Amino acid sequence: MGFGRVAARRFFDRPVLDVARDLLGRLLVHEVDGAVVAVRLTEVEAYAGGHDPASHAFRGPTARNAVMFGPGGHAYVYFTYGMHYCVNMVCGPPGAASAVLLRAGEVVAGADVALARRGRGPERDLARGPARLTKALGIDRDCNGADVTAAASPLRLHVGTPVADDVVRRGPRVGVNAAHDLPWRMWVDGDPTVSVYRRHVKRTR
DNA sequence: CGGCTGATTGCCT
DNA sequence: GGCAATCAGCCGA
Repeated sequence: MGFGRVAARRFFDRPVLDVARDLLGRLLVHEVDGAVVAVRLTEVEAYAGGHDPASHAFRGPTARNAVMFGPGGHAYVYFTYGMHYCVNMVCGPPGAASAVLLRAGEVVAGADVALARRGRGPERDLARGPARLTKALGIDRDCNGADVTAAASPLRLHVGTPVADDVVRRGPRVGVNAAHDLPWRMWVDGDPTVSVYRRHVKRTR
């Protein structure tokens, strides 16, 4: 309501790199307890399931990554670093276990709610980074497995406005150790809500 | 901006 | 037991 139609199932039933590129400019909407926040996606990363050493699905199905092995168009939410949630869109045919990490976006509705959840500004940073994005949208474990193609789902992907080819930039994935040479991060060139690149850092103790 | 560190918990080897 | 698809705070250039 107010955000146009939701994406079709077949949108996600394609190669993960195609889906990743086409997710830019789309709207992720989360509606809970009457509060609505919408984010226009400006940065994503592709993870190619069983063939990708950086993917959570690389070593086969587990309790955590089970959703990745299911049909496309569902949200895969995981908890990391003891405090953060990140959200992916599962894509490809069932079993492919490929997914697109939603890294950043522009809050286009519900900025007041997003700001209250995040507890700090500025507005351009509300969803600038994968954990900030889930925080702003109020996404947590309850959203794992949500069907984002269902108009009645609290978490949905709306068609929005796709971006032109000449503004799509690509580079290595952020904070990833394995396969750091693959340019599978994609973002909208020049958009201030795109996160800053960080190399993977090995931690001591 | 680049670089480093602490925080904090679930998951997998 | 090791470490993670991160973030915030701080420092230096």
